Amino acid sequence: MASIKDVAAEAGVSVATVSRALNGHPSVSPAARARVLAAVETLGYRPNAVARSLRTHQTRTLGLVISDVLNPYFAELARSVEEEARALGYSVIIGNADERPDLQDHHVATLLDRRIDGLLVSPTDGGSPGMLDAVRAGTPMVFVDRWLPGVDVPVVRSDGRKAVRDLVAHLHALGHRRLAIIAGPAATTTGRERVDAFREALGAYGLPLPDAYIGQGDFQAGSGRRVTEGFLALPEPPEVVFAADNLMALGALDAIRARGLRVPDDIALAAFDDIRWFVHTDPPITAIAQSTGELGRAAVRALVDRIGGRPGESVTLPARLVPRRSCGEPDPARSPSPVRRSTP
Amino acid sequence: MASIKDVAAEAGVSVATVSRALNGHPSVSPAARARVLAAVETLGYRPNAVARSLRTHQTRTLGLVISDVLNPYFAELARSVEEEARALGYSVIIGNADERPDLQDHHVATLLDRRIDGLLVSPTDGGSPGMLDAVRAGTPMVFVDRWLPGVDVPVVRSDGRKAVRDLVAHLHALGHRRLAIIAGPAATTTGRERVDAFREALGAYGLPLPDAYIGQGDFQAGSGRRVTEGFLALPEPPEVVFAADNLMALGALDAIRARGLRVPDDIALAAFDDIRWFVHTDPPITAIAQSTGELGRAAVRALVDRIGGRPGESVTLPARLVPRRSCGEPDPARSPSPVRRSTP
DNA sequence: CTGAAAGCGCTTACAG
DNA sequence: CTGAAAGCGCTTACAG
Repeated sequence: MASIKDVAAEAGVSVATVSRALNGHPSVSPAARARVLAAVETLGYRPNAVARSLRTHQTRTLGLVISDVLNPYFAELARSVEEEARALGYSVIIGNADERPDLQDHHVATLLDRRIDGLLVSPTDGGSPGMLDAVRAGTPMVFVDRWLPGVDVPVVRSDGRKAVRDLVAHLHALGHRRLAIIAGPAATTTGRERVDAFREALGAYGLPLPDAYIGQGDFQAGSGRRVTEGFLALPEPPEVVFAADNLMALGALDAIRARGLRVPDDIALAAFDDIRWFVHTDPPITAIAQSTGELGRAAVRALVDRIGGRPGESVTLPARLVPRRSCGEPDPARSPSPVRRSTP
Repeated sequence: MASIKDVAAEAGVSVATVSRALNGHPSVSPAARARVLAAVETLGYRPNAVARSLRTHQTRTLGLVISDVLNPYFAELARSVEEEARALGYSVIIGNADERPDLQDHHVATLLDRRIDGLLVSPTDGGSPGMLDAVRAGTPMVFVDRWLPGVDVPVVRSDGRKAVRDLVAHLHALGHRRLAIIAGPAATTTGRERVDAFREALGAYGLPLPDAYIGQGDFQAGSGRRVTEGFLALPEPPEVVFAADNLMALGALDAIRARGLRVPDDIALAAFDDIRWFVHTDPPITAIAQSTGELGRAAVRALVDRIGGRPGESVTLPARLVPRRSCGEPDPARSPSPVRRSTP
């Protein structure tokens, strides 16, 4: 592979001039520039980004540590992050933490070793040691979706509080009174907040959220299944199950189906995070949608600001309720009949 | 950030000894090794991978260029690739080509500039110029899922021929005779092969595949919708639509629903690629499943072989039919009634 | 077993 | 406008 030396020889100039010509430095004569460009062309020269990075102390690479690319929510987040990063001249390396602090640390360490310019993370837990070290070391960082309270890093996330209130209002209007939630890990902010918001919203209607109606999940389908089985085995099962993410909703659907029950007739289901398949599930699933793409883009912008020495803006975007048929409401597209209530 | 020099000073040895100690070189005295390790510990030293890469000419990084991470099939592929790569000591940088040759070239170029050790690609089209250059330049490469005929690169992929025959047998047994396909781009091998396999399987039953029943899609949902609308507007619409990937099946479902029709009563639907949501769609969708995880792992192994100077094994894995209710078969889990035929 | 030195491929003051 | 030279942080023959 041709190096800058080869180009210099071919063009009859020094490597310094080649470097300047290629980097748009003003003080290069048109003649020299032309010769360099011609040499680059004939040799098919591509600058070695590794060497450049070593010299300039920047890699133009961002790290993104998320918990699960198989989760459509994170896949969409990753995609928008990559798009915005590319638009700003950065590449991104994605690390899949799989909700495991040790894996999260592995990725953070690897990314830091590779000297990425900045780190976007959706922390898996209360903050793995390596991640906290990275913050302390002054690595430009921003939290996206999930964050660590008390850590001085900009956070870009959704606030689902209002949407959860809307959801509970919707459920209450449909006559539901016994509402349960499949929560995410308590160590994650999204795990805690969604339960808190749900409890608070229920409180406004004088409804309790008993411990038996709070199932501990891990944002994966398997836990949604197990928790839902537990709910269904209760002497007084809930009328509604609210899954704190889309994968746990999938697991809940599995469990409900395995029991031979039907949604929403036997039990209603709602989910945090909307995905396109929810339109076509049986029945279509009521969900709380985030502006995922905008979240990813805002996070990249904040991170690039930090890298450039600017403050980096924290952003909170509202989520919104998308009511469908899984809680008992009729599908307006199919049957213009009045709202069916599961309680008379 | 501490460098190897700092460690050497702290340990009272030369940088050469630090390097040897850290890289497990045999000829380092236990005493020196201990002092180095202690210094590393107190300084929190982490070797600079950029500098190491420049020196050793290897980055221990693999590039993966796929067309769409939002497609659950590719998300799963990406995940298994990352897992196997990590197990072998590599990181992976993913490039999303979005089915655009220009973006594919952008990613290939960026990856090459970063001097990745090898490239895994699922080519978007007949081979963008940059990709062909990379092959010519001798970059270790393997094709996964899609490949370029006539290019001497190992390919790791599924063979869906048998599964497509099984699908057609299934459809034929259910009484369907007018079968249509939403094809992927003709420039991709998977785009072509699935149509060929389908046509061939139909031929075995003496069934034609008229041009009107071949819709040109691009593996994205929107095209599945448009093609299906076209099918439904035909004087004699097909009885079955077979989508060559899961996203086009989603689009087909949208179009069918928008028309107020029902699956499978009004029209049957099947898809290439199985995803977990297909179990819960209305109705559950008959699909052809690939061994995606095994594909990703085999691809990484082949690539690492190439990087190591070994040949790199091409692998072809069989796909399999997963019959569900979307083509008219009753759901055995729900109703043990006899097969309902759409044609008497 | 150890260290001094060269060199990987760039960029960038510095001097002219 | 241009080139010689230093240096980024490592690894690795080479000599001892």
